[in-house]
Amino acid sequence: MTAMTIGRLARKAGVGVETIRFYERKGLIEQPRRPRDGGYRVYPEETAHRIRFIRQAQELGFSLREVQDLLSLRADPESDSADVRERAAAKLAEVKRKITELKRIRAALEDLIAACPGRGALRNCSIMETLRAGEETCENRPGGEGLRS
Amino acid sequence: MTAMTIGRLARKAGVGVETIRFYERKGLIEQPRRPRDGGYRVYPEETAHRIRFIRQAQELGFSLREVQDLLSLRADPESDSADVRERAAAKLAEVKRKITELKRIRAALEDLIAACPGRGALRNCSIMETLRAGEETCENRPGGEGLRS
DNA sequence: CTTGACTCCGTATCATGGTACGGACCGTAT
DNA sequence: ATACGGTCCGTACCATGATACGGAGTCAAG
Repeated sequence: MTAMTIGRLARKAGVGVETIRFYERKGLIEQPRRPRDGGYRVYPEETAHRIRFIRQAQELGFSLREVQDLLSLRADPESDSADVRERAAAKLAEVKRKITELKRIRAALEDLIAACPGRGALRNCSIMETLRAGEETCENRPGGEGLRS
Repeated sequence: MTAMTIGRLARKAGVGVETIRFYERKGLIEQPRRPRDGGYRVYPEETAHRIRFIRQAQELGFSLREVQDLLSLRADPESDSADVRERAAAKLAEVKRKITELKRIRAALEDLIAACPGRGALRNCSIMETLRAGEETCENRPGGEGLRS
């Protein structure tokens, strides 16, 4: 049988085996019981989705603790409905804020791309200037780039 | 005079003094020359905006290296226009992807909130289930929550 | 002209989120 | 039945992004 062992799960979810164990230690995913006879653990298919969600949420700037908060949001008779609602609303506000900020950056990048190719007069020169919107031409200030250390 | 010293800058930008020095070491912000007579450094007002942008971009899931990439995007005669354009386009795609993913999460939270108050039959129970969209009712599986360690 | 807060600079320490390793055990294809 | 790869578990180590500390120098209010 091709049981869903940790290695297969890792490949399916696109992470390393050690990462899965790490998430288990942190309580982000549940560690399946080990068979009484002491064999290998078997994971439900669903876990792969859960892991992918964790990675995605991280890329969107949520810490593991915050991802945990998101994952713990569940509306069922066992939970305090009002509390879940409140926490969901708080996360929703946060998500909306992030969308707004990303849209500003998106607009700035679009402006920059538009300003870019025309090897003529350039109006908005850097991301910062484009974000501080609607200013005039900028002087060429060459700057040292390159991340140290 | 109330010159913009590092401490004032820190307060204005909402970070610690040490954080500013750290960003300087990493090359994310330029360290002003120290006066020839050996006094305190004075920062341009603009730096506060720059620091705020760095923090914002980080909250949106960009690493400091990626923030550096964003900040180095500038359209001017000194840069290779085609290269800047290309890098901006790549970042733009990334930003668009993030917006799309955040919108999915936003929709899931909205559904969850909608499903929540009606202490009656609940359809979508967790974020994960809401995201795996349009499924049927879920059984109540109580789960241990709480981030370990 | 002193005192107290701030700056400077180098180095040390910390939290988060992994990644690696080693020795024992398991499972299966040959 | 045995070899070889995967699992298990504990512990060690790593990179990133800060944050703290200590001693010397600076500034400015009283």
